Amino acid sequence: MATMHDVARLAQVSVSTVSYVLTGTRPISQATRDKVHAAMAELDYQPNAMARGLASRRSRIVGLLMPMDERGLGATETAFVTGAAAAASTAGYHLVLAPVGTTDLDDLRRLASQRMLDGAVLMEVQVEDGRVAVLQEAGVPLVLIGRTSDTAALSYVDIDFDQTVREAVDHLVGLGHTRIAYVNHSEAAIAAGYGPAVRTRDAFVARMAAHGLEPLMIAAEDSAAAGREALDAALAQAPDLTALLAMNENAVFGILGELAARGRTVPGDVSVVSMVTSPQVAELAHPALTAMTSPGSALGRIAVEALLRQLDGVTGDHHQQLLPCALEIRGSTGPPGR
Amino acid sequence: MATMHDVARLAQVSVSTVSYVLTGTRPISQATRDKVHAAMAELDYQPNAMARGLASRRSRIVGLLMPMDERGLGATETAFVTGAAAAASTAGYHLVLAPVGTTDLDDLRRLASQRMLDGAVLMEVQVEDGRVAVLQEAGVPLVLIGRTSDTAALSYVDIDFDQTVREAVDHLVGLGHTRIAYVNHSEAAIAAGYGPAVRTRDAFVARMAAHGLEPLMIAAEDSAAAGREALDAALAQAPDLTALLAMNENAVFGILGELAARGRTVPGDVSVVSMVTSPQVAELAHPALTAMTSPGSALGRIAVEALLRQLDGVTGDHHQQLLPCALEIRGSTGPPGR
DNA sequence: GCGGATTGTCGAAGCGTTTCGACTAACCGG
DNA sequence: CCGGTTAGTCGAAACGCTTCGACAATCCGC
Repeated sequence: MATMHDVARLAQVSVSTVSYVLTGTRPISQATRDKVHAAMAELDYQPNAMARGLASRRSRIVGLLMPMDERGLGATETAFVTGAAAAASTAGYHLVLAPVGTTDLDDLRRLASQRMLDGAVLMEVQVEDGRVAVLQEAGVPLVLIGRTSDTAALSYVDIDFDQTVREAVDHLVGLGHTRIAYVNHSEAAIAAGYGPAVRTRDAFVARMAAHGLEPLMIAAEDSAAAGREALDAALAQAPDLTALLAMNENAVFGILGELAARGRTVPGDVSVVSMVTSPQVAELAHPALTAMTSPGSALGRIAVEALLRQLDGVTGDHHQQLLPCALEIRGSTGPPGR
Repeated sequence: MATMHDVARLAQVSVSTVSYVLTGTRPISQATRDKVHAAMAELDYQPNAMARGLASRRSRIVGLLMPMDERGLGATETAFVTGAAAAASTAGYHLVLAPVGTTDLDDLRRLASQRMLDGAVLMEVQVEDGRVAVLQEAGVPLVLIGRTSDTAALSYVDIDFDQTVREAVDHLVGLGHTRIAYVNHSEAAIAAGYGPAVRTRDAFVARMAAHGLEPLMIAAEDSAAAGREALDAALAQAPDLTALLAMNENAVFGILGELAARGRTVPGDVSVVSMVTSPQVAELAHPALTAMTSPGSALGRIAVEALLRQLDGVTGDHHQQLLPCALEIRGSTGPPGR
């Protein structure tokens, strides 16, 4: 491996000059720059990332922090990851995937103090999330995907759940539905303060009230089986139900299966809207699901871009942005039955 | 941030002694070790990852290389990623996600020469994969998830497609099916030499021949719509079809939808086996899919563990391992109809 | 009780960059 | 033509660790 010394020697300049050519920190004459570039090309020179990181105190690595406690990632979360990875890579940064749960705060403290991360993106943020304080204390710039309750001094990108729920409810109400149930994430998720679960609950209650309708919410684990149970529960509480909103990608399929098993057609008897869903997943169902399409990889990309701007930024202010999900009408919604 | 100097001063030993306490490279008396540990605790000392990496020429970072050209990751690939991340994290390594396609070999060369990666795990390996040579030339140890045609000097973990296809075919034949079609990945994937597509094709042809049956393979893009078309094509070529094997997670759902639309029941009229599928996804379908369950996160974990062993290993030899998918019988297969 | 191994510690030399201060030469406005 | 910028370059000092060679002290078999 060639080092900067080798390049400097071959180009007959000093090491610092080579460094300036590379970083552009100081002006260098065109002639010198050409000599240096020629030498670098000849030696097939690549700067050593560790040395650079040590001297400049910038690793050009950002972390993507996500809890791994749960049952793997859904399609939406996977899209965050790929979006973030692509954005980092484009900007010449590296993305390390750090599986650090909301409870392993000591692990996180260790990671943050190693000075390996220039910054971090937090996924699966909870309304009260201890990771935020840990990173701030360690002086690691951060951007959230999601948000905590107090966002005053934070950068975040999140889905606009208010707007998303509003559009979904309005779509159903517009079709003429009045008995609408919402199948949310699990009780555990809600209790833990998982943002999407808490915010959609509140938004649902609010929007139904605005229409003068009674809100019915059912919590369900992330599985098809739980979806079936959720449907049972919903029908028990509201036998005259004609529409369902579901946050829970996996549960939706259980709901559809159970509806079919009970001889209820979709959308003839019951309309279904899937919230925060990727088009691919929506297409898997039969009929294809009317869904609020999540801005998946865009969220990941925007989060990383905001972080990088913050890193080499004069900017004192914070990036705070909400993205709505787009309503895509497919085959699972229609006017209420007969 | 406290440095090793601070620790050494406080503990009244030399810097090198602190280093030896940390790395265990040389014996240190219990008394000294205690002093040093006390000092580290008091100062809240964390070693600087960059400095350590520079001095030791080991970054403790491994790369997970995956092409991003395609339509995001499926559930199976996501499981590789999470398995790998967990394994790396457990071993005190970091995992960087590098979206480097099979065609950006120059990007890869650059990445590999930066000395940031101690080793790499390659995902989505093609039968002829240029990335392997690039990494080998750069002297970066690597482990494949998948394998190339010539595996002589390589470490890899892969799914045992032969065995998986055999079990799936035998399951259907055992139920009494004789007209069986295989819905593979796309023509493009096959042409590009994508391992799973190529190997299952060959295995299917071979196993059908062993049973004295005629193999019928249809290629389909990874989408529900393509699955519908694939079913059309299959029925056109073999109207008396009673069973389908599908490699293509997304296409399976299209196939099920189209079967329902044509009034054919599953498994009454047609049995369906989904290959290399996660249980969660299999449960989404109605009826739940009989599937060959992919060893998802285990593959990622094993790959990383093999890589790390290779890194601090005397071992000259290579880790080569095939994992079969387990047949899990659910509701989508049964004896051929009436 | 002797030679050789082992244990425990230290100082110093890297590792390959960035960055700071200093210096020269050219340039510019008055 | 003089003082003050600016452009262009250099040498050396970090950056925070690992590792090598050296050395003293202790141990062990015989």
